[in-house]
Amino acid sequence: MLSSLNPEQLQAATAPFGHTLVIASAGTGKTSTIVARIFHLLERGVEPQEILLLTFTNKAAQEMVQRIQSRFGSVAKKIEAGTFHAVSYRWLKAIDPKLVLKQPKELKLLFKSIYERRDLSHFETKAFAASTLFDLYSLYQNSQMEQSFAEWMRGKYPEHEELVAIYEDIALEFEELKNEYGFLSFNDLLLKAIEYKDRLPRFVEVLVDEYQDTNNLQGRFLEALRYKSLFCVGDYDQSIYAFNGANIDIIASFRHRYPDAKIYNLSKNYRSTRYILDLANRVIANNERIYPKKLEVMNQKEAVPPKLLEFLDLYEQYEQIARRIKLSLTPKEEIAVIFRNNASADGIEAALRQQGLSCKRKGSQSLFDMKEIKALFDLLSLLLNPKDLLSFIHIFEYAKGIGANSAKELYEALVRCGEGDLVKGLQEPKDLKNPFAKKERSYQLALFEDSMQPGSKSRFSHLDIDERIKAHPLLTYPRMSEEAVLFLDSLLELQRKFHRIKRPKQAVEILRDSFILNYIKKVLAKNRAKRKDGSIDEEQYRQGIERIERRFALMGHLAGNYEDIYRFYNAMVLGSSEMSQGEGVNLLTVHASKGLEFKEVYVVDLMEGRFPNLKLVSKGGSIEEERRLFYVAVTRAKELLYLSYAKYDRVKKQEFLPSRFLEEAGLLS
DNA sequence: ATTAATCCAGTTTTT
DNA sequence: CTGGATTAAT
Repeated sequence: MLSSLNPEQLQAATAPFGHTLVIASAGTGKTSTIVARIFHLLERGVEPQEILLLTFTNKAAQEMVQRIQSRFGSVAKKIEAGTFHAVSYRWLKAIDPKLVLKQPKELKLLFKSIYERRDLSHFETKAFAASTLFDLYSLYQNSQMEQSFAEWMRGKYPEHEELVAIYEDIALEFEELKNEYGFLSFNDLLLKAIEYKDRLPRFVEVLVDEYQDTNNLQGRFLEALRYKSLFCVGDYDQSIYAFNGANIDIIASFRHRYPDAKIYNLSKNYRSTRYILDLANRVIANNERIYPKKLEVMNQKEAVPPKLLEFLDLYEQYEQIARRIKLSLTPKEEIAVIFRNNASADGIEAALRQQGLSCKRKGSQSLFDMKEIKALFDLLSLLLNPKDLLSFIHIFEYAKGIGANSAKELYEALVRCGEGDLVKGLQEPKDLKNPFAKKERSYQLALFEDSMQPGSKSRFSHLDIDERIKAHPLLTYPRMSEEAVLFLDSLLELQRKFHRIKRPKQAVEILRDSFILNYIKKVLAKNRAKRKDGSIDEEQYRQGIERIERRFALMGHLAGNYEDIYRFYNAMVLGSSEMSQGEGVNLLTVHASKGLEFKEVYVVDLMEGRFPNLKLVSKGGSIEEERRLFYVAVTRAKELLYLSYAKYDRVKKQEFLPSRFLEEAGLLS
């Protein structure tokens, strides 16, 4: 293993304990060096569980562990490896098995509901939209350690001075509400770990891959760990996560922060041909250099210069590239199409399909964005964490006549019946006369008061439901519908069954068979089978039902890989976007392509505005970061590189100029 | 006041 | 294709 390294790599891999930084440009054998380093540690008698490997994707971690395993056997599995978040979550689970992660999208919704209760309209400065403010808050958490949110905002947006106090108040309430509902965000995962730092395991060495993309929160997380030795690997020119708070100073100040630091440089590129590297370097040279960089080309294969592909129309571009890929002799798995914005993916996928080619796409519009899967996990989440108001609302919104508002009132009434406990509120409700809160708006018209007269429980006496539900105080809710009653009954049954459930697979099966999910299944299938005139295409409907059932079955299958139900749920939240599906040609955003390599690469939609994405640049991004993105994209290629752009988008009637990076690459003459 | 239906705009990158 | 805004209906 160690003998296959070049002298530079070997030196780095066998560095003494302490603080080590390896500057590894694209294609210089970074992964091999990390693997060799771990190998070296194991050989020197370090226990695998004393090694922590932090990567940017779980896939990268798995790959490295696999490589060690193939040479060192199954002890490699004992190495603690994964993303910052995945690893942190594993530790927190040992401390509190019941913690529940929530998707950013869900939390954004919660944040928005808090935001909307305030009036931000009468200020001179136009307030940030809820969604923007949420993103800013997340960025703040990722990038700050000392300042309060208000101070940070004030510094960043002085013109919002008059609003800053409100912003902070919203954030504060957001934190309270998360706490009340038992929600954790991705950031909370790291923040909690820092909080519990004394209870985390100790390590001999911590290895950090993609160190240039570390943000301040991750930096703090690293500082909270207890270890003897720190081994970081990174490359300034591949820092592409500034939007997530990645702080280039962390890598730049390494030497300064650790006076004993040893710095190694890997300068021999094995991946790409001379032409590809020359092009990449020509472009990246337009960025200010932190370090001089001279890459030595080791790939002496007979090379083909990168080729510029120009098209008149956007879709012609996709079609022609699909054709080219079809004719290419390169195995399809060794080909990647790389783009700046996800929006490009659909067009390319369609064009490939037209040529009869399959493709592999990561996450994005995946399984986990489907309403039925969301419903499944909302229901699961509600059963695991009865405090989860949001999931309750999402589920009950499917019941006819119930919207977000009624769902919330039902939830609150239910909790009142259970004296603070939702489960009890369903199973042994206190027989409250009126579990629904009085509205302060009662000074309004009598007409309105009338409509809020309680309904009678006997309205639902014909339904075949549990006696407890029949007598439940909630049935007096004026807007209560039959569907909602059946939902309550189904929820009660699920709660009872869930008591005895351990296996995630069994849980998914029980959920799948519940009235609630079957009802939702029908609603969704019906919606999808609707034609323009409102009628339902029976064949479509049948297929819709089938598709949904297949997806439920797939989740059941996935659940079979997990022992513990919380673990299953959280793994799905944590890793849902990392799963890729299909096979064949790889379709990737630049961000997703990081760390990967392909024989043949097409970088598409290289138009001014799209790549570089100027909208982002104007919103606080930087052209330098866009240039680094270009650098990352082209250095994925080993042998063949195609850069393409189109002059016109027929659909949007938009003209394009070629990307400035093509100019900088010397491809436009 | 709330829900359901309908129409219109717009679409960043990730754990 | 989804989220937002607008409007009709209970």
